[in-house]
Amino acid sequence: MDDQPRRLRADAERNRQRLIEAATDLFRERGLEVGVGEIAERAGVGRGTLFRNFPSKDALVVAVVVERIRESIARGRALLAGDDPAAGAFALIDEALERQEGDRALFEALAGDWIAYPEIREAHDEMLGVLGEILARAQAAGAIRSDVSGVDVMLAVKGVCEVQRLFPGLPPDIGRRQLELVKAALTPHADDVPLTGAAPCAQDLDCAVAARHPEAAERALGDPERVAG
Amino acid sequence: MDDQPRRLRADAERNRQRLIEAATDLFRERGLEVGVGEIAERAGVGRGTLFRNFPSKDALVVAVVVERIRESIARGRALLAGDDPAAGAFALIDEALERQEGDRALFEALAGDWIAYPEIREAHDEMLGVLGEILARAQAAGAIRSDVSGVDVMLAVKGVCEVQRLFPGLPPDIGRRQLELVKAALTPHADDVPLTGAAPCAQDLDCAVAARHPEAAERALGDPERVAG
DNA sequence: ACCTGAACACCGTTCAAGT
DNA sequence: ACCTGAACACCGTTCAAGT
Repeated sequence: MDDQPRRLRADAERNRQRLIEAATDLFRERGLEVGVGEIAERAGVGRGTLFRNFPSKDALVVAVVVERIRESIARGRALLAGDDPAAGAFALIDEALERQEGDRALFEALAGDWIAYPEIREAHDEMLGVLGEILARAQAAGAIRSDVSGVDVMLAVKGVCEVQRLFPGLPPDIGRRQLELVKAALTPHADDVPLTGAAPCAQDLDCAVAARHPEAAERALGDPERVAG
Repeated sequence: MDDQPRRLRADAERNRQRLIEAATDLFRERGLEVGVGEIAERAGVGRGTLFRNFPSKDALVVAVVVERIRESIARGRALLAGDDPAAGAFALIDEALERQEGDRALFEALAGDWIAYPEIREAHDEMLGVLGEILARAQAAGAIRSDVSGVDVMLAVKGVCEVQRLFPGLPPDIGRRQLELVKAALTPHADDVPLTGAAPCAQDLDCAVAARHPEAAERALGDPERVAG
């Protein structure tokens, strides 16, 4: 009943930390495909210890990646606190791309089915909230067309990121051009054709994900053997 | 020295055909993750027969998918032959999305590392050529801003497709909105901020792919045991 | 309580034995 | 020449045996 994660024994806590560090480094450099064996080895523990601390490899990935997403959220809040919402919105868009260029793990985990995991989805939603707020202010200032939602913008940026992932060796200019096109699309013009359909909200994303990934996510991330001590 | 693929024995040819049919159906419905065992079973042959006709599972995927890309190319040429290049360009963009919604295999194969395979890259490049031509005419007609290239457009559409892949349960409106934003970005305005950097060309994509996937593609797709009879 | 590494299940792929 | 399915290699995961 108490949600507090039970205190781990000192050596266990240290192993857990080492595993996260090893995984963070390996994932950032070589992507999420590195095997559990190598991670355990780099952390100086046995395979089994990895699975004692994390119920699956995916759980370890999630633990590593959520941390990086939170860094992005913090940066978003900083921009939100600034006094130029229009510039802040565009900066947030630009930085989303940069951030992923330096970390293959973040790159890969923001794609594919990873979003089915509740932890990632929550971090994702939180990021979306910040984006929505900063967007609303930019729209109020007339810097962004009024019929786009935060989800529209996030999806557009996500598209650019995905393209970067597809063509990893592409000259960096091209990603920038893609973002410039996104910004051109967001800029209001007198002759804008209004977008059709309802503006998507965060809930649409959640529903979309939940509908397709029944409960696989829950299964893989259920607590490891945290029996009472 | 003769590039003609040697004539297969009648039963072998039939098995090959059955394998492609089985794989096409299974891949379209359930994606590229279906196992070789199931494909062989559905085709009514042993596992080994699959690998006699295709050097790897990937080779089978490529054979299936290239066929679908060629269908898109044919459609592009039809639009190119039409008399309204501006409408044709936008139609090509719209249809790219629709086409992938009905075929998970096409969906998945146009993403990720699949483009490293020469066969897919070539089909891809051919598609790009058609897009480039139709785009040039639309630009000459003043319907699309003049500083975007065919690759810019293709990448933008690819981004939308990727987002669809990430959120498979998303209401279809949203994909349409994304495309509307792409089209808004392509529409010329007096106050357009010129895109920075050089317009990317098809070669940039090829270089990008080749640089990152050394020769893995060649290895997996080398001819199966086609010794002289 | 926790750690370890041998053992297991599940893929794609190979190959010796058949026709 | 071609087919077959048992066997192999390579992952993630489990668990009996240790401390």
